[in-house]
Amino acid sequence: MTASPTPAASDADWLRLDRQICFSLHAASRAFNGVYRVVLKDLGLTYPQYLVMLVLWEQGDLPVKKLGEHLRLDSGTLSPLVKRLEGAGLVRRERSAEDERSVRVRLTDQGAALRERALEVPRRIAAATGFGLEEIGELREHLDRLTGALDAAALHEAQSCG
Amino acid sequence: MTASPTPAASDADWLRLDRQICFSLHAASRAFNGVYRVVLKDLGLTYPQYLVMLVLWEQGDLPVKKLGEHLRLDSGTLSPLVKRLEGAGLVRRERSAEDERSVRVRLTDQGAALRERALEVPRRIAAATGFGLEEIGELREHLDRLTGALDAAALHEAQSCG
DNA sequence: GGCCATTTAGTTGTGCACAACTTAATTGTG
DNA sequence: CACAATTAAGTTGTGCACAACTAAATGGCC
Repeated sequence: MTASPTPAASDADWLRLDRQICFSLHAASRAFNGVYRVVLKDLGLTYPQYLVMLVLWEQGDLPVKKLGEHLRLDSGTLSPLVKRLEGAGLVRRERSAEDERSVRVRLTDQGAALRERALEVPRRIAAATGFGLEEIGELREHLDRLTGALDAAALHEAQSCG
Repeated sequence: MTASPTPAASDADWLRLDRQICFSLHAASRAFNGVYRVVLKDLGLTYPQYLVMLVLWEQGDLPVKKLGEHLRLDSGTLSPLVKRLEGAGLVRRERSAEDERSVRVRLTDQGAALRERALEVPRRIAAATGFGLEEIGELREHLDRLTGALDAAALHEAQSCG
């Protein structure tokens, strides 16, 4: 209302808007992280560790590589993270017999059992935010489009600005 | 389309949905970060450093405390970050004369001059994503509502689950 | 004035993200 | 078979986020 988006915005306007959108996404990500941090403390998991466990609960045991593809994380992030999960007794790492390069991440009984306690997490989050299924779906779609556009942009930047 | 959100979703459905929204926001944040990383490399700034500079360009020099309020970051994050900006010659830190506890972050000439080169950043980002002003504003509003809800939830969690 | 709670920065320790690199296993090719 | 290229995981180094803490300055209160 107060700030009408004129078609011909100045550079300064763009910079201000940039601050806003940058900040919004950054803040949203950290706020999200913060709420999960509280809820996940009971489970002894960090937010990224929870993401890994979600994938394992859904997909069964996977090599680190596949885990990374699901989460778009590389071994530099996953190796120590999975090692911490192993330290907590939630997963075990096993060298694949067929391909000795590959390490399969397998849920322990304890790790599999943790899923039961995790089932309440989404409801606690949803309840906390007051967002419904529709709104969550809508936001997700919005974010996925953004990510898709940004990924394509990243590729383009990498190619054109070598 | 394929996955119709039934009104009475099971715990497992919620967990799956949770994975999706968690992942979407996490991925969007990192994708955003990645595109900025490329664009900001020319300026010698990281993404959080860019956020600090945006605030300083917009607000003028500020004490660390105020900077933290604008960005929702505490001294644990800002102190070393600002020190790195000082190392790069973009800002200077000055103890306030009136209140010796306070440290004022002031742009150097070099830091102020960097704004000129930063003016092209938002356009490069916007062009890369293909998002228009409206869509950016819409997403921003969506994210801000989410952050607001999450912040309120964090407070509530902190109080109720002490 | 003396004392205590508050406020502002900064420090320390843990964990994540990512670039750049190393190591070891595998694959492809002559 | 030998050897180069590729692939998977791990390591190292830098920077950010945040909790918990310390140190110093300030303000309020008796």
